[in-house]
Amino acid sequence: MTEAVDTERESAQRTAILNAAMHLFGKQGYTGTSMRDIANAVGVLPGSLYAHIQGKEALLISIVADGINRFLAAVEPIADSSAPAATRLRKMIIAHIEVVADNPQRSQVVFHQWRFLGEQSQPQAVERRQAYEDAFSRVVKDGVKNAELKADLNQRIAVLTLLGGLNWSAEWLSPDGRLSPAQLGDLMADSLLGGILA
Amino acid sequence: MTEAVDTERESAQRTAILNAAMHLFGKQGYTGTSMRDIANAVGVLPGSLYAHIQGKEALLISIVADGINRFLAAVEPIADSSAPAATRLRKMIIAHIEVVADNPQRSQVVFHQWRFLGEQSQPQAVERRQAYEDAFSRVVKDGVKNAELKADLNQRIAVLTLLGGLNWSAEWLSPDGRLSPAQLGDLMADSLLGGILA
DNA sequence: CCTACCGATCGGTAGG
DNA sequence: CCTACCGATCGGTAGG
Repeated sequence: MTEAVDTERESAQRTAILNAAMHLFGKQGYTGTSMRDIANAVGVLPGSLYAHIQGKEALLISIVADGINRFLAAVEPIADSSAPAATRLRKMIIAHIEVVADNPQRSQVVFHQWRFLGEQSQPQAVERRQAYEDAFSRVVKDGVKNAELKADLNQRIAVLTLLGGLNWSAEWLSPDGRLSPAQLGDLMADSLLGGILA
Repeated sequence: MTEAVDTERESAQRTAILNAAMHLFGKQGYTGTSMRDIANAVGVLPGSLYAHIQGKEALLISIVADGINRFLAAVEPIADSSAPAATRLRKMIIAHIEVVADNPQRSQVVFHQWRFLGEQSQPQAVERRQAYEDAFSRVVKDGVKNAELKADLNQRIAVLTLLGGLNWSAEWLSPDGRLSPAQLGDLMADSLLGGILA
């Protein structure tokens, strides 16, 4: 029992540290956040953090890896389903916005702080992000092939522009806005899929 | 003559420092860049920087203010011209991409590093960025009013999504790619204005 | 988890 | 523009 409780407490404290780091990295950036900032947020002295974590970079690795996985887990199953490409894209857009809205600060870390990963961990993160982009590319390619999407599309530019529009939502999206994330995603899909011209 | 040359030299060195800071802030972030990094890039010892500049934050203020001005100068005249809204939007998109492509790192500083401005300078930067967004909002509003754009558009979401797609280009755009910035902007305008559905 | 501390690096300055 | 340096803060550790 004592061991179980200890493990539980330790894991809970680790989670608290990861959460504080996620919010601070998202708000102030990785290099703009000190271990003392994180310790203050958790309510512990700086040196005490190292009983629960390996170091500053290990925090970033965990947050980025977990964050990318959330996007992939939400979107890849939709991309690989059998619905029409246009339907899949709309659902992927909504799923993406739901992940961003679930925690915009985590999303900001995924989008911008991966640059500060070390030489070992950065390639894996870049690879996973590329896999995410590829999921959208596959569906766009399908859609062009079966004439759901415009034949003369520059597919690479279209995917990058679409993903940019989605990712930028972490800058302005507030988790407690009037519109639900799903409604927001639906409206963004309207603009991105159908355009804005009458 | 001597004074003129001195002033010239001093101004040239100031420019070199600003350029080095711009690239480093864009690549490593403001908090991830030390004055020693900047001094190394310029080829001078750290203390020598202070003969030309006031301090680290003064560098950021200059770079951000100048950067926002470039976007406004390129886009506002088009927004306030008398062409059809759809034409204006396409031209604004192209102009925006041309400014990003002219120096993606400066754009990254404008987009992401303004958070590290102090309490005096940040509000002005936020205001100027808002003015930039407003230029797009005005044109979209015009377009909806005269039925060039979809009547059922959520205009705020449409503008934020469009600007996100544009701003994100600083992440992937390479100044020496095969497509010219104007061609790139035109393709992005195709996607953003007309959508991707067939 | 705290006390007490390490060497390294930070932005910036005085004096020449 | 350099020499020489300042106090503050950084990520992290030993020992309890």
